[in-house]
Formats: sequence, C-alpha cells, structure tokens
Amino acid sequence: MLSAQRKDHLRQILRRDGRVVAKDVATDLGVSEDSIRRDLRELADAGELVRVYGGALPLPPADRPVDQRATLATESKERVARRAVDLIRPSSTIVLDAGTTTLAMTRILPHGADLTVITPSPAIALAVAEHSDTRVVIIGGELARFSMVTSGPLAMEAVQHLAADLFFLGVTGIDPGHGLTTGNLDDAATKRAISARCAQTYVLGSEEKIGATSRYPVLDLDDVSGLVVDPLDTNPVIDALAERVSVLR
Amino acid sequence: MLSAQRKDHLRQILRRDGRVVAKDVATDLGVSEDSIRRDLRELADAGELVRVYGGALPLPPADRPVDQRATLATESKERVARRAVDLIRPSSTIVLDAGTTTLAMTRILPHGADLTVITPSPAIALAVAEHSDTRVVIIGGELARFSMVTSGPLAMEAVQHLAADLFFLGVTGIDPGHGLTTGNLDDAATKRAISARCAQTYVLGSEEKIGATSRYPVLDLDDVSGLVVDPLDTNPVIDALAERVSVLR
DNA sequence: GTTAACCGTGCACAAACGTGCAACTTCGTG
DNA sequence: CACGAAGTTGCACGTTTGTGCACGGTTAAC
Repeated sequence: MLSAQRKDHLRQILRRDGRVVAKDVATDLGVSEDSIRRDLRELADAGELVRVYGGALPLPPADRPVDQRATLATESKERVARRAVDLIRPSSTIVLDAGTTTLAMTRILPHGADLTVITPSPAIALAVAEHSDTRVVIIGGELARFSMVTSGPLAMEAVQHLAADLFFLGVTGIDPGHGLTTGNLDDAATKRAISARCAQTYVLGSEEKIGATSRYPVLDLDDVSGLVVDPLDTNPVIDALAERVSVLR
Repeated sequence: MLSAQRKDHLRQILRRDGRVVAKDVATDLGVSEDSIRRDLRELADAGELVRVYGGALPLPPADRPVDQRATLATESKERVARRAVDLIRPSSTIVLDAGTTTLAMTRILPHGADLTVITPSPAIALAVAEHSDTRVVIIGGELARFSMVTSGPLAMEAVQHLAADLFFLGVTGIDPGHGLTTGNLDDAATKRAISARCAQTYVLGSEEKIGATSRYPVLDLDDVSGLVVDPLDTNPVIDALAERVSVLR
C-alpha cells in the first residue's frame, strides 16, 4: 500500500462518513496506527481536515478555501446528502434532480462503484463528471430558466425511454397536508414522469423545505419510497410526515 | 523488452489497478527497478501520471485535459467568435458545439433576437442561459469524458429529431489534406449527424487548429458551408484551405 | 482521581530514491 | 567492416523517506 494511496483512502472515508477513526482505518488497511496518525497530521498541515482526539473531522465551513465556499451547501444539506448516498447500491442506475443537496451528493459519490447517473440538470452532470468516475447521461430537452433543468415535451419524451433504480427528487415544499410541491408547472410534470420510471423515489428534505408549500403539486407523500432528512433536524413537522411516509435520518 | 512497450504496460496497469508499484512491475517484467523508475519519471514528465513514493498514481481529476482546455479564450478565439456571431440572423435556430470558441460566442450572443440555441454541451447550455435570453435546448445522451459533450446512441437519436439553420462546428484539426478531424470517434459521429440536420455548417478555426490533424475524420472541407477564421491570422495554410472552402475572416 | 486509550517524539531499520558510471546495443557513417 | 555517437540498461553508492516500536506525556471517561 502506497502512502499516497492511503491518504486518498482517508480523504474518501472523510467525505463518505464525515469522520475518520485512526484505529479503525489502521486495522482495516493492516498498517500501524502510527502511519495513519502521521498521514492525518500531514493532511491537517495541508489544511484538508482537522485533527481531533481519536481521528479527524472535515474542515469547518469557515476554514475552507473560498472557491469551495461559493458552491458550498449548508451543513444540514451535507448531512442529508450523506444519508442519501448511503442508499445507493453498487452497479445501480440513479437519477439526480437539480438542487444544492444533489450537488452536495455529487461530491461524495463512491468511486469505482460502477454507477450510472441520469440527470436533467447540466450543472449536476458537469459536477458528477468532475468528481467521480460514473457514467453520466443527460436528459435532453429545453432548459427551463426557473430551475435550470431540462423540461417540456422533449424532456418528457426522453424520460419515457429511461429506467432507473433510484430517483433522488428535489422539491421546494414538503408538507403533511399539501404533499410535495414545487414552483414550476413544467418541472412538476417532469419530476412526476421521472418518478414513474424509477423503482424507488426518495425525496431530499433539507431543513428549509420541511413544512413549506409551493405552488404546484408534484406527488403525494404516499407516492414516494421515502424522505431523507437531516439526522440533526428536530422539526416536529417531521414526526407528522413520518405518519405518512418512511423517514430516513 | 522495449522501453515503449514497458510504458504501455505501465499505462495498462495504472488503468486496471489505479496504481503502479515499481517493485512489483520490475519483478514481473524481469527488469531492474531503475528502468521502471525511469519510465515512470518520463511518463510523469509527460503529464500522464503522478509519481509517488513507491510507484505512481493516475492524474487527479483536476489535472486532466478537459479542465486544461476550460481556460479562458485567447484573443484570437474571441475574434473568431465575433465573426461567427455576425452570421446569426434573428429568429433563427443555431447549434453550438462544445469548445472555448463557442463558449466565447455565448458571451456575445445578441439579446432580444428570438434565438434558439441547441447544444450537446452542458457547459455551453449553462453559459448561454446565463448570458442571454435565448431558448436553450440540450441534446440528451451519455456525457463523453473526453470532450464533455453528449454522444453515443442516445444523442444520435436525439439529433435525428432536431432541425436548425446554423451549426457552429468545433474540431481539433483543420487541414487542406486531411479535412476536419477530432480526437474521439463518437464525437466525430455526433458532429456529422448534427451537421446533416442543419441548413448550414460553419467551422470555427481558431489559430491552433489550422494545419493540425487529429485521429478521426469528421467531415470533408467540401461538406461545410464555410470556415470562420481569425481576421488577423496570416497562416499560409488558410490560403490553401480557401481553394477548397469559403473562408470568412 | 483513577484508568485506559490516545498522543507526540525519538530511534532503528528497511525500502525507495537520485546520481554517476560502466557495459551493452543500435544505428549511421566512413 | 570498422568506427564512433547516441541511447539504453543495470549496478554501486550515498541520501532521503516511510515504517513500526518503545517511551513518557496528555486526554477523556467513568
């Protein structure tokens, strides 16, 4: 095992789990804890993580380089993204909707997992291609300025030809009474069409969406496989939602 | 065992395993570690991999050719872009290929001209949507990592359903003898298919392309409506090209 | 306040490194 | 065919780098 490779491995664990436990990694890789500690120290010196007792944690947002901060999701969204990525099985085909939470997901997609990512968002497509080694397929169609995703008749037709295992759906409103809603009629239709072509649909529920309602209905809560929320979100609305749909935190 | 053969072998191992351990390869091939180290050093100098203690690793994503090309357009490219935009009539539908020259075009597209821009490049799509008020249509399909445009069977099918007035074609080689060439087979096919669906095709000829030849032929010079070049480019090859195709400068 | 886990440091050893050099091959030239 | 120039290869050398272990100090948890 090359030292540089070990560091890559540490970076990956940090992205995936949000933390690194020195002892576990040492046992895992079959090297001494000393080596892992040394690696962690060097990565900390390079400003890639913060050293803590027992292992390491990601940089707090304030310490990150500015170019990263510009596109950075909130910590809540990152936790939702991490929980969502956990649902992805190797060799599967997933659809990523547009949005900051899905953008956060693109940064922590597993490498070498033989994934195919389908998306109606050019921004997501570029991010996935940059950060991982998955196949990327773009759903063609007219680009809606409101949401920057392809929609309309061309997109609807393209969607009819696809099939996927998982759909990570982004909406702007998640409410026990009004269900899942978004701000654009065409988008709502596209989201519905995609959901119909996927075995499972999970809704990404970062904190500001919970309890909110937008103009156009997308789906009912019963129509989706589950709702992924921030494990640290204590909003009581989540409990109300849990009576209607499976909630993952 | 020839040095070139050894290097091929190293490239292959790197692709397969994601790493190269100098010692293992040396034992495997029955040559000294010195030779392997020398090869690795040369490959690293050529920018094909990164040298690390004990062997070598693939290039980090940020160093790959696609990103290198995403740099700012030169002044020459901007002059070509300006000349190309002059060809666009109001209320028309145009196809923009990927590339730095077309990216420069997106910044100077006329406002309020009722244009529709079709593109296989997510980066171009985003740029157009950001800088102008045209309708934007993305050609769906699998995203080729080499060029960051959609290509393959899905894209080919999508192309069959479109029709446009103007196609601004980007290639990597424009040569009087070899015609128009590019570095990827799938891309070449997509470009050909798009050209067939457009009333006119113009090739964007920024200075470094003139007289260059890439691996895969796209079209003959007679197959396009014209070649747009930098008005300040005095390369004599342009005169040779002018005998075969209409040159706009 | 005790205890166990974790830490940094110093150290010894091994592995990998670059460099210079000599032996060898290849190829062109006289 | 002889010759030398240029390139390649393996070896020897001293140096640098990575690794694991032992030690004593520090931290967190009960």
